[in-house]
Amino acid sequence: MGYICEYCGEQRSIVYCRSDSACLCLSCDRNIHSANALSQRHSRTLVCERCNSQPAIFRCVEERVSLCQNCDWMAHASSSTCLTHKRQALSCYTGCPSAVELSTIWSFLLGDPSIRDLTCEQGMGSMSITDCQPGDSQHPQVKEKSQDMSSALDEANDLHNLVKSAPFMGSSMPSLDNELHNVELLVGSTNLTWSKVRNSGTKGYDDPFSDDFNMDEVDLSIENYEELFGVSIDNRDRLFKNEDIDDFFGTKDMSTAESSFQGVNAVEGSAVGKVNTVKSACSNAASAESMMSCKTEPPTLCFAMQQSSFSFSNLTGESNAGDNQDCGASSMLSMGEPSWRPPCPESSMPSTSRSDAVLRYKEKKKKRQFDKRVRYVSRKTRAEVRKRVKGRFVKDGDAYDYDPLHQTRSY
DNA sequence: GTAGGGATAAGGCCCACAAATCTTA
DNA sequence: AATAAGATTTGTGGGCCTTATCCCT
Repeated sequence: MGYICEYCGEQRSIVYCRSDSACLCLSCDRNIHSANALSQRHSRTLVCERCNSQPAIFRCVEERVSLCQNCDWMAHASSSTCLTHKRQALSCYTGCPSAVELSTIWSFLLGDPSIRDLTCEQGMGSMSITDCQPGDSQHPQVKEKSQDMSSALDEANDLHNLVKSAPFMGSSMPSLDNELHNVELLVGSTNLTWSKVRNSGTKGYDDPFSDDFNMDEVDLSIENYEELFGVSIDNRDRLFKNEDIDDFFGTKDMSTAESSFQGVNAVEGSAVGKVNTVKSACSNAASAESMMSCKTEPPTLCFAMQQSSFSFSNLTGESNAGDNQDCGASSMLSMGEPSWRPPCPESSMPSTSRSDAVLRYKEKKKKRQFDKRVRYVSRKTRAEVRKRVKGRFVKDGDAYDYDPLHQTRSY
């Protein structure tokens, strides 16, 4: 991948469109995404300045570069000096923002001449920072997006119910709370987090997901964390140390744990200086799910991961499970909207509720399609009509005498 | 409470070949 | 530097196999 816009092939690529999986210059971005209402919904962010092929998630203030998850990890986890670099979570946008609006969400681009040249005269300067401005949720684009996400969020809600029902939740909850004191979350120019929003008691807030999530009832403030879970500070000081992960996975093989937890970068990336202990979190929905379905008390950790994702990350998401940059759990975790419901007064749900939640969760898990993106339709078309024997392609010239009624296992 | 075995689910592999990409002249 | 030719790699879907998990006895 190069630095060049994949559309015009001339200008330097600036933004990454998740829906199109393309790096575009600002001019092409504007042209393409002002074409129609659907394209306007495409969520875009800056392109990683290291690999130039993935959507940037953070901006390193010290180095003045925008980095994707992988590059951020590689750049900052390797040395202790880099570890302290202040990183700023990058917002996504949709619509066709003007130069001023872009510079509003990405203030560091003010000096970029390519931004200054950007104008949007089609009357569609309807930028929406969908992930970090819940107050803007009345924006039609946000509402539309909320519908697209409802399924995934609903699933996340089920997950939450499962987690919530875990009887051990109250006692062994490893917390991020302490670490949160060290967190400096910079969300572009909109220094806003859900916890703050919740905590501020924004009554008039028209939450797009309220139907499913009863957000009005949710108080997700970090400050109320203890109150939420009835966990003492002492207990919560147990941040994820290696032993915790080992205990969790019943293994000392950190590679296993790490592979299952890839992606915490999204969390730690914004949590300055707390990277030492935890390398990663659920990298994708599947990981999260596997953890959830695990019988060895995974919800404890998962819950913490979710909490951290929601609280720290403002990644938006066009959910793209197949996209390794899209922090995976993204489809359910990093939508920007927390899925919590207020904790039950009792420490655990009734068993029926839990089993119901399990059932719903499994059903949705079955239905869910992991965004397998077909890159070449022509190949797909050909593969679909190609002759097969026991699922395998056969040579065009070969006799096609396969009789499915008399198939025998040849393995 | 534990072990064993059947049922079920999930993930990965395999195949051929056109298209895409890379290398060399 | 541009072009052509050849070589190599990639991607596609359905069925089967292996492994893991679930559930019952």
